[in-house]
Amino acid sequence: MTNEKRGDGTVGKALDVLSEVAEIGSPVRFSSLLKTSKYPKATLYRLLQTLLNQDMLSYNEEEQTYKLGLKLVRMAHSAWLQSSLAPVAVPFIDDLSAKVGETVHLAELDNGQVLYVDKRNPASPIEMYSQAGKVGPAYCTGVGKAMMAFLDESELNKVISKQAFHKYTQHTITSAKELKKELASIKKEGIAFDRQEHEEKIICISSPILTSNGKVIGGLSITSSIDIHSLKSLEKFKPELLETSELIGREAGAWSFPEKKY
Amino acid sequence: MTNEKRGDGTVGKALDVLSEVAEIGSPVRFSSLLKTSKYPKATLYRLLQTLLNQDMLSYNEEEQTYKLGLKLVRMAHSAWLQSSLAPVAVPFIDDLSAKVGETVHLAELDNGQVLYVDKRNPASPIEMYSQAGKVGPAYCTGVGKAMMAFLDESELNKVISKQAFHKYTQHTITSAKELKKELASIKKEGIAFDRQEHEEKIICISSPILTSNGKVIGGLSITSSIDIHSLKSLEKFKPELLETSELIGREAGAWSFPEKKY
DNA sequence: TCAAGTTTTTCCAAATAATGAAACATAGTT
DNA sequence: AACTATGTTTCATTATTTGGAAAAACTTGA
Repeated sequence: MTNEKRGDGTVGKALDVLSEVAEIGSPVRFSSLLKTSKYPKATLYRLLQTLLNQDMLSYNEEEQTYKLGLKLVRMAHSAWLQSSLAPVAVPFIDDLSAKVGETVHLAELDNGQVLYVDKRNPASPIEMYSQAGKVGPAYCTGVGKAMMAFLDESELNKVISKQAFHKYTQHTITSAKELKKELASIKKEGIAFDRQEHEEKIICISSPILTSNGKVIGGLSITSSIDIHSLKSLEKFKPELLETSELIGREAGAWSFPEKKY
Repeated sequence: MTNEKRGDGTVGKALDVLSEVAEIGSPVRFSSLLKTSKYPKATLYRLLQTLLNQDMLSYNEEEQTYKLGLKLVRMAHSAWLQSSLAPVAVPFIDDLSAKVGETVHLAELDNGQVLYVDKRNPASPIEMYSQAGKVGPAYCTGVGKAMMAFLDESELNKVISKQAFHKYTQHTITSAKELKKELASIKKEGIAFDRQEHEEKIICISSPILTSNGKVIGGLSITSSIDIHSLKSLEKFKPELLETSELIGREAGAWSFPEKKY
């Protein structure tokens, strides 16, 4: 599971260790890391010290545990601001979520996965496990399918090859063949549905965000629960959803950073 | 301005370059980076390639520009989840913002600065430049002053020495002496106010989040605008603010990760 | 308190990777 | 075609990283 990118020298190794800490998900001790790490004791030790020194990790003296550092949170904020999609989309998804009164997600396709880059909750949020920075599967989420449907052949194949096709619910699509059929129909309709494919009771309507020349740069969705909405009633939001995607796409495509200081 | 941490070998240099890209804030070309970088051409080039290869940076072929990569956004999400404060606080700040109908911020003190780790907007948000991951000054924000007021002497001095005392508005405190006086009164009252010290028209009431043994682990604030609230009317939220801080502090202090797999 | 067990930290000669000046490549201009 | 500004590669030299082993530092239990 751990990053196996060839080479990249010491930097690669350090980031590798960082990923290991991230994957474990909770504070870890040195000895625990050592067990799963491919690096020998002294090497691992030094890499951890370096990362600590750089604030990429933080260390709890009492428990002798390492966890990811706040530097990452700072940097991610910068990364988010540098994105050509997320910052531009803010006012549009504010509007959309206010207008429809449901949760709105903005996502990008990253390494075959859906990466949520923003989320807007209306007054009465439904409980859901998602947040900016969270990744999710592409083959069984609305935004994932919406984005895939508008990729060109070769990109699509790359992305499909990365799908796990794990059966999250009884509605989950579990084969590339089924998925391709679904994608074809999504492309025709212009929107995708999530029919409780990822989480029980959670449904959504979603559309891709395209630049003027048709390149997929993101996905937008309106999410709800079957306790509140049916697919039919969600579909009523289609015009607003498409209009917002259109506006974001146009803005993000046109947008270039103020005063390029090349 | 650039990170000058001694040593840390290649890893330090690579993270240094990453920070440079972050600080510039918009996509940068190689030649532009080279001008400000302390590394020679070939070295800088290789560091960039490594970071690119590791998805810490992304590259725009057309414009030949580098920017921060989505890997950072993913990692920050993991970092956030590993924090002992932010994830624990979620339900409490949900409640608080719903109850008071104003914007709520959750922050930590990081390297003498305020780092916002969560934010909750009520139905009618006021326009404000803040977000999770954003950093702000400590000496002129409510959360900053609330946290500083409860530090012990030696920690406080370290933090104060890092303050810039830039005069953002006519109400900004601009000396350590003034600040210390303010902090003493904050400690007595248990809450801090932001009297438009950082942004014109923006005011807030804030309290520290303490563990059971009195250690500062964060700050919580209710923010509004003078168009809606006076300091007096914000102060009415004091009981709710203090109660929420108390609850978060207790929970975060007690909390340890489920099933430690040391 | 002491000794055995466990975990973390340091050492150092050998192995490896990083360095950077300069040469090369590519695209854009006059 | 020559010139210019950027970006990329080379290669002998130099500096860093490596990892086994040993030393500290903690923990535990009698």
